[in-house]
Amino acid sequence: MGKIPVRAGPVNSTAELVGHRTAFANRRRDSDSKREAILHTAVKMFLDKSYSRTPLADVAEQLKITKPALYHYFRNKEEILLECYRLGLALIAEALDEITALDRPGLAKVAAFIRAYTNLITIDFGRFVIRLDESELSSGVRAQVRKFKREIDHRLRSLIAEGIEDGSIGPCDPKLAAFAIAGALNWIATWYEPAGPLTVEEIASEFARILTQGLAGKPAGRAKGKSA
Amino acid sequence: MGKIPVRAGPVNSTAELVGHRTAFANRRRDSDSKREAILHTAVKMFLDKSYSRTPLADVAEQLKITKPALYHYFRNKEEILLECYRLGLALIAEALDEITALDRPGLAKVAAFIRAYTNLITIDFGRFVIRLDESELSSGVRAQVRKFKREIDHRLRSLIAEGIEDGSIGPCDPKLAAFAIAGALNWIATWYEPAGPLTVEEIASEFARILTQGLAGKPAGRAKGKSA
Amino acid sequence: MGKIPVRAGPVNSTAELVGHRTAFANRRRDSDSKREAILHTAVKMFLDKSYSRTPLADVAEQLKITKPALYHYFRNKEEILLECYRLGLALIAEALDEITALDRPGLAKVAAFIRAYTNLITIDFGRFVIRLDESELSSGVRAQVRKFKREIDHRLRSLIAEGIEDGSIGPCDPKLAAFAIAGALNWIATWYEPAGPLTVEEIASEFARILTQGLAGKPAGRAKGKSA
Amino acid sequence: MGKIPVRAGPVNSTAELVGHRTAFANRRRDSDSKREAILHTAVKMFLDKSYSRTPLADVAEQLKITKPALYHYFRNKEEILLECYRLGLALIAEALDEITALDRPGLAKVAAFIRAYTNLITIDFGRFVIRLDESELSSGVRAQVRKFKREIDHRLRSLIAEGIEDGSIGPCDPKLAAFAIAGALNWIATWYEPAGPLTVEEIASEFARILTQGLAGKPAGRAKGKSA
DNA sequence: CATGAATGAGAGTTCATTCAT
DNA sequence: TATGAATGAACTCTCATTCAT
Repeated sequence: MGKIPVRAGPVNSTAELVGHRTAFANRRRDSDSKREAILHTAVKMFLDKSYSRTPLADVAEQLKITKPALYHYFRNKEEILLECYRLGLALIAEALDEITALDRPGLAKVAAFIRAYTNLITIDFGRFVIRLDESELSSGVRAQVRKFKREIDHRLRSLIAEGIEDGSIGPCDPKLAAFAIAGALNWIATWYEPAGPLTVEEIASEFARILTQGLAGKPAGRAKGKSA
Repeated sequence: MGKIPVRAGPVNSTAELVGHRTAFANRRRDSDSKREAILHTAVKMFLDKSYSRTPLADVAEQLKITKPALYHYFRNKEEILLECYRLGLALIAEALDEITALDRPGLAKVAAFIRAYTNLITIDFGRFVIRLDESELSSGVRAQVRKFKREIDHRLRSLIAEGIEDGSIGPCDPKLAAFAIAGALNWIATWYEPAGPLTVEEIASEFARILTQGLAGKPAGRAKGKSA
Repeated sequence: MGKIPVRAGPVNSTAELVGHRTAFANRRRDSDSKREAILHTAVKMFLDKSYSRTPLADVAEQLKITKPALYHYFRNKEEILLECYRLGLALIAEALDEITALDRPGLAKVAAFIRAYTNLITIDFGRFVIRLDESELSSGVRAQVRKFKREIDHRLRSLIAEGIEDGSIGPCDPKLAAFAIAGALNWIATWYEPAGPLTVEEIASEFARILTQGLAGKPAGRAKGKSA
Repeated sequence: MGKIPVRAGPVNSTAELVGHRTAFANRRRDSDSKREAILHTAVKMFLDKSYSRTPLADVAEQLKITKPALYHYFRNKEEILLECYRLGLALIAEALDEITALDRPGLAKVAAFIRAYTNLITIDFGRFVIRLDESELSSGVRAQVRKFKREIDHRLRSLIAEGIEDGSIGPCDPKLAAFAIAGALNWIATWYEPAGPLTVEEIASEFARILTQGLAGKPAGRAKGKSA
């Protein structure tokens, strides 16, 4: 218990995470696909009923396998959790990689990030990463998860810092700005409903606008207000 | 289980919630304070280890009472949860009430809300409301909690709509804007650490700025930049 | 626990039981009536939900008193049970006393008993005596209850033996005959519904006929007897 | 809770019950016999200490398994109860089937039923069916049990009605007659002791005689009595 | 007398996990 | 490789009973 040596040792960065995924692909296809099927089912159920309230028996039943069979693919319930987490994180990391590589001003990168990130919340694994509350984890895993999250966060901060440097973003605390953006985006995972009236695209656009330009009315209006 | 008739019938609005609190005060002090002590202890533990992972035995132990004694004050574990939730919600509702009453343009009200709300996350009950994930709840309570949350959300939307009308806020979808703001703020509950370098005030100020004015560096608008 | 010294020492016969009742009447009216109110409420609930499944809290609530108040009138939950039992038994004993005193042939007495007994099952206490299964009792009380029941049984047997002696009842094993009659009657408590189509009188008459004359159609015998 | 879908859907008639039993036999022997062992142990304990007062821990202990192991075979404590009930009921239904098929006058069939039924009370499951008081059941199961009982009852009534039609039974209310017989028989479960002086055969014979011919002395005797 | 509060001793049930086959 | 069975450890909740006030 407690310490869960996550497949081949601790993962220390999102880069490793992605690397992990390719190594993963070399496994026997059969076993591999079953593993993934388990994760897909599990993550859906975790999102619906929370990790703690989802018994492995239910996961097994839904997959039409037996409970101990799960233990062939995963050491623990927590390993399933962590693997879901990791898959979701890889998605986010990938998106960030692409954006970082763009040759555009910081603000545009941030806007691109907002769009990409918003898209991720439609995907179960992405949502899961965002919704998982640390308090649900045993202290062993908690540290790992926190590290993962911090990693993502720092990369967003870098984007913002870049923008401040190139002047596309006004002077601000990159840390707090990153938190604000991440928060607004993460919260989407809480209220978004696929069947709802808003498309992911619409949400992404509006959020990019609000977060980069703010709520405040047009300069004119503001100017007037100020002079008044 | 499922329906938990929460002290004196179901509460249908945040207004009622606040009213409830005063009725509360008329109770015998002794019993009252013990009830509150339970809630204070419980909410702390729920924040730390999550509701599901906090056995009532631990709560009782911390309070130095026996487990069944808890059942004198609450019907269920879930009623404890809901009561914590309600207390937290009352705080938020109160803040909103005050702000709504202000005689200021919508944007200023929103900024005030951001400040007030940010302050709430230092308080356990406030944090708890924000952090509680619906998936942890049984479907019976889930509906109630969702209603509470929606209530708060709609009031923030009204503030924004007000701002749009009076021109202090530029044209935008009040629903999405409210989500963006709520998200950014709620997320604070996730990363804020009392012992950390940032004071609540600092966070509040910077968030108010970012969310109302956006990230974009508008050198002109903000001064000469634009005309240049 | 276990041994329940039933008010003023063990009761050894139905005679004592009845005697007990009058002594009882000398008590302070107030206390007395409350005691009885408790028993009336309790017996109803025991009939409805069984003794084991009826918490004293429910009894208290229905009476609008507090739980510990019950302990002013009764030592135990089991004492309440036993007192209900005793009251019911007194009714039966009384009926038997009256019948025994009649100056009629045994068969007629048995028929009278059947009528009287049938009437008792409309009364909660009577029903309770009949329905109470020994297995619900702790071994301490079980012995007492068994003794009570045996007492009643033996008196019915005496009635039958009388009948055999005076020729009104054909030769049979009085013990088994008593069991058959008692069984048929007791079972009424199981299926009788006050709101049902059959009146207690109808049931009593038909039972008296069936049990004394049997089912067999004896056209000849009966016809002759009647015409004679 | 409440509704307990008992193995392969709800059973609606005693006929189905018997069918159920054969399907039952096709199961893997091992699991099957263990299931039965549990029921055998449980029913004995329920008879001895009543259902409510028999903790599953005691049942498990007697079987030398652990408490949760019981949950492999049964969903609930109540499912164990119901299964015991069902097994007992199947016995009764079987007996009734055989008797119904006989080519004899109604009175003879009733006598045969009395004999068969009396024999059933030596068997734990049979006794249990008879002794179980509805008040011990949760309302969910209560309805099912009541239906089962009614079924049996109606079949006995049919036998009596048959007898009335063919003249072997005198005119009477079949419903009440059935209740009288059932009651007398059921009561046996209450007082019968295997170690006692009476054999089941003796009881059966005497009951058949009393219930079909009544207590009343020979016609001659009666004639005399009346003329006197 | 009566009550609010507290408690000890379970009871039923759940569930992650292991093991023989 | 996969499964049925079993288990230990909890956990929530109940309830008869007592005690200070």
